[in-house]
Amino acid sequence: MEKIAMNIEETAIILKLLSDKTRLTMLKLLETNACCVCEFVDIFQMSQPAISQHLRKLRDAGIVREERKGQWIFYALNNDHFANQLIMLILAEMETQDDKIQQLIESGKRINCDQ
Amino acid sequence: MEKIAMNIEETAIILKLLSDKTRLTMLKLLETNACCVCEFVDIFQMSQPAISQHLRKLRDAGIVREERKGQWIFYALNNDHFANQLIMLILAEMETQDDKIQQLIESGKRINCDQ
DNA sequence: TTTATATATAAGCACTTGATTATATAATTA
DNA sequence: TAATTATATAATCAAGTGCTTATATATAAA
Repeated sequence: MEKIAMNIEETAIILKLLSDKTRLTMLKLLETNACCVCEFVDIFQMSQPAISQHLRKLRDAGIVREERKGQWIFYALNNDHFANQLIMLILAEMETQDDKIQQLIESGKRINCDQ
Repeated sequence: MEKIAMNIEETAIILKLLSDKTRLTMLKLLETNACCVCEFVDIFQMSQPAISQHLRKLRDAGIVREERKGQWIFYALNNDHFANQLIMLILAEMETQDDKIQQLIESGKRINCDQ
């Protein structure tokens, strides 16, 4: 893993995006699972526009990418982002959030887009 | 280095504190040099109350500690903080800011508190 | 003791942020 | 085609943030 020092301004912008509890949890989930918007709405018990607006910030910054699959739009981490190394380091320090995915599955709300 | 997973809320609070450009630069400087308030005022070309308020946030969170030396109060990283590992990882990704210390020295404004 | 220097705190204010409600668009299903 | 489902965007608003000015406190120097 090569060493690429990030400048202060870039780093501050990335950290600001990660410093919201909802977005940080989203990214931790995306570390291991692609998710669509309606899954996030269910997980966070938050309005759909609120979720979309968080995802937009992450997408505008290039931290996540979207992919439409039928009626759903799935979001995933963009591993080509220049700050990917920093982001992965931070996520690695955090406790897993996979229980939320498990709850989705158990309540039958996990979206399976294999069609 | 043992693995202690941080919870989401704690992590978000730490990242929010680091997501301000001034505070992030302060911490990068403190990684290698203890500094007093008036040095920060000179480095950031910002009012003394603004600097004090940034330092207060870091101090209230326990990320830095203060030590009075004569008329000056020096700030240093608190390596005993529960999030120290996360903070050090983030700082390690960032480019050095030691040129700012060098400029202080060259302009004769570096405080030497050995008395 | 008076003056100067270093720092902290309080009040006020402009700007940002994250939510809500309302509405538009795109894909799917009936 | 019409109705439903998933998502995005726009407008609005309350709360939070970071600065400024004014003032208080603590130490040092004259």
